[in-house]
Amino acid sequence: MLELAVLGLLNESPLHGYELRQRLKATLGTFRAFSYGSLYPSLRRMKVSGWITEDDGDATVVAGAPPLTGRRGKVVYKLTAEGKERLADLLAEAGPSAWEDETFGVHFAFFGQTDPEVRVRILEGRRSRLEERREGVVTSLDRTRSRLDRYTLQLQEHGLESVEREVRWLTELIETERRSAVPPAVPAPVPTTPTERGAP
Amino acid sequence: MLELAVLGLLNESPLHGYELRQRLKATLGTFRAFSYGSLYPSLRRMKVSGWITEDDGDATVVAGAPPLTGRRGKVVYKLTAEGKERLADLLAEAGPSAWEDETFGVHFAFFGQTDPEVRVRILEGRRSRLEERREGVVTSLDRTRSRLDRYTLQLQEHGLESVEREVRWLTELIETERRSAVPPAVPAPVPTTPTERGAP
DNA sequence: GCGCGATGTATCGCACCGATACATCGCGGC
DNA sequence: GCCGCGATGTATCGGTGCGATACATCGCGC
Repeated sequence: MLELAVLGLLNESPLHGYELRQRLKATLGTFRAFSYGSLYPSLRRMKVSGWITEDDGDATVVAGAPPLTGRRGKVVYKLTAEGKERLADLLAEAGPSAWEDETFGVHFAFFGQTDPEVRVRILEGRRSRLEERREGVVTSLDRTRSRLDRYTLQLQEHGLESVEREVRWLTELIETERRSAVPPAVPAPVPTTPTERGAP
Repeated sequence: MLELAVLGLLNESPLHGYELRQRLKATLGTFRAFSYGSLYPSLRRMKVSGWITEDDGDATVVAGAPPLTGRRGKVVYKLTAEGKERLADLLAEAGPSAWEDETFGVHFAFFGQTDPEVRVRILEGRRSRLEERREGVVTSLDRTRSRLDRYTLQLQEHGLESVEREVRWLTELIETERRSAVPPAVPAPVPTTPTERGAP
C-alpha cells in the first residue's frame, strides 16, 4: 500500500522522507497512519527494485577530510522511469486489490492520475464489496437481535449506518463520473435496453 | 486488544477456537478482522499468563493404541479466576488505551460488563479525541483547499463528515448514559455480585 | 461410496504501528 | 553571545495483527 502512496506522491514532485510523511498524513491521515517504521523500509525496498533513487540533496560531502561530524544531508527521493511504469500499473489495477478497506482510500486519493474507466470500475467494485458486507451484517443482525446486548447492538447498528452512508457516497460519485464521461463514441451503441444480444 | 476481546467473550461462556472466532467476527467484524493468525498466539500467551486454561473438550484419547490417526479433539478455552481479575482491570481502564481507534470498539462492545462511570469517561475521551482530529483536518483543509486535487478534497470531506457523524453519535450515547445514571446517592454500597442486569 | 462444504486447530511471512534514538537547524529570550 | 526548545530530519526495534495456507474430521446429499 505504501508503495502506491509513495509512488503517487513522488510523481507529483521529488521529496525527502520527512516531507513525504507530512504529505502522507495530510492526504491519507484520516484513515491511515503510515509511520516511519513502515515508510523507510518501504523506500528501501523500492530503491532496490529500482522504482526510485535517492539523491543527496545537499551535504555534497567532499571525499576525504570529513568536513564536520558525519554531516547527514537530506535524502531526496525521486521517481525513475521504471517507477513511473510501476505507478501506471498500480493505478490501472481495477480488482479487489483496489477496493478493499485498506487499499481503496489510497487508490481514490490518486484518482486524478487514474484512467476514468478504471475509476468507475473501482468505485463499483468498492460499492458491491460494501453491499455484500451490509447484507451480511443485516442477516446476522436479524438472526441474533433479540439475544444481543444493548451495546453490542448499538455498535452493530452504527457500523451498519456507516456502511450505508459510504454506499450512498459511492453511488453519487459513480453518477458524477458517468455524467462527466464522454459518451462511448461510435463503436458500441448498446442502447439502454439490455436485450440479449449475440447469445446463442 | 485481542486479549480484552477474548477475555470478554470467554467470560460469557467457555468456547473453543473456531467458535471464538465466529463470535469475534459477529461482534466486532464490522471494524476488525481478527484472524487465527493472531487468535492462537494470543490464546497461547494468555494461557502462559494464567488467564485461561484449555480443557480438552472430548477426544478423551485412550492412552495406548492410538484409536485412529492422532485424533485431535476440540480444545475448549475457559477463564480462570486470575483471568476474571485481568478482565476487570482491562474493563476499568478509562485512558487513551480505551478510546483510540483500534481499541474503542472492543471496549464499547463490552460496555455491558463495564462500570457506568467508566463508560461515560471512555465515551467522552473518545469524543474529545475525535474533536481534536476534526480540528486538525479542518485547519489543514482551510490552508490547502485551493491547491487540492478534486478527489483528494472529496476524500478529506468524506472523512471529515465521518468524524462529525461519530461525534454526534457519541454525544447521544453520553446523554443517554447520564440520563439513566442514578444521581450520585450515598457513597453507594457497590453490589459486588455481578448480577446480569440491564439498565432500568 | 464419494465429494464437498462446514467445523476445527495451527503456522508462516509480511505490513504496519508506536515508541524511541539521535542529530541539526533556526528562533526568541535573556 | 549563547542557551534552550521545538521543528526538521533519518533511522531502527518490538510487537500486533492480517491473509494465505495446511491439514484433519464430520455430516450431508446424491
